[in-house]
Amino acid sequence: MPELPEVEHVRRSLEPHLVGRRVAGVLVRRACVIEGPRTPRALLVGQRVVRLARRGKQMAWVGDGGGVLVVHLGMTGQVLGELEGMGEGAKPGTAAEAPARVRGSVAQSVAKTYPPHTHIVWTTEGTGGGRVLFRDPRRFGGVWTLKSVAALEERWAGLGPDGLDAPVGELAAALVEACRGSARSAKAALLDQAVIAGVGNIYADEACFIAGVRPTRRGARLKVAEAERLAVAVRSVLAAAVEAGGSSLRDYVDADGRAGEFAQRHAVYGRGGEPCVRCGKRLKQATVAQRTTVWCGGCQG
DNA sequence: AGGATAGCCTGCGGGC
DNA sequence: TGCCCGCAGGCTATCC
Repeated sequence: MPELPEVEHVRRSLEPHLVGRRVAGVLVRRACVIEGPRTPRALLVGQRVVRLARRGKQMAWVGDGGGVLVVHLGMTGQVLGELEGMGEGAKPGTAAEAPARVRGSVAQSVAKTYPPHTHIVWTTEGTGGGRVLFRDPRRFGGVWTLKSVAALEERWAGLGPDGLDAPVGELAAALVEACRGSARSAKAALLDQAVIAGVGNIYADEACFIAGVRPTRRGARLKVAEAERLAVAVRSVLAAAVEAGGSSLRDYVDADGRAGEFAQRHAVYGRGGEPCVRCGKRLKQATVAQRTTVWCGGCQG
């Protein structure tokens, strides 16, 4: 499932090939995934992409005509670039399923065939006839069309500091502030995008483990030192996952067909009942903040 | 008011 | 073997 590292991975692989390119056309195959105006113009047709930005799990395409597209991948969303200059192995993907059928050369992209659940297809100007696909089987994700960069800033003002890019001190301060007098658990605060943007279920559990904080811990009882350890842990676990090309479920395969390296390094996520990598005790599993949660009763106090 | 919950949606794996 | 059910979970609307 895409979390911040997967989105950043996609953004980085798309950026050098999409920025500077003009959008030639768009095909909307399922309009309900779009919020806001759905006209070609609103979908950046005729505009040159000048920037690919990211805040938390959201990615934004900024056009030179002032238009902005916000792409959110939700649980199962993918942005697949088939652009000039992108090698066979360079296409971004956040596949939770085998990517074999979504791979294809740029030449193949001329054919109007799409992987299942492809909702939007952008074509780009140029001799290569490149295109970018948005697909999302479960449709928890979507695309928002905004009128201006100001509207994007307004939208992103509702998000907390970015878990990867913001200074660790800012993350810690945001956590302390969000937990002050709050009845909710440390994990619930970590999952709140308005507190820290980009932490999902996987990295919330991993960060709690690294910081030695029990996910069930009431936020109000968190010591400042613990909030600081959580902030450092969030940053380090996200940075490591980005470095490894993102992680996902056990069957995660990136666009090169390689299994995500980071998936093998989850210390707690998906390992309920298995021995703790640090102390060997049986990892506990329960529902915390409405999410499956795994932690070590020995290492996380 | 703030925190908990339901619902959205499809693929897949376990169990019968 | 095949089918069915439950689970996976980010986010919003609604409930308490």
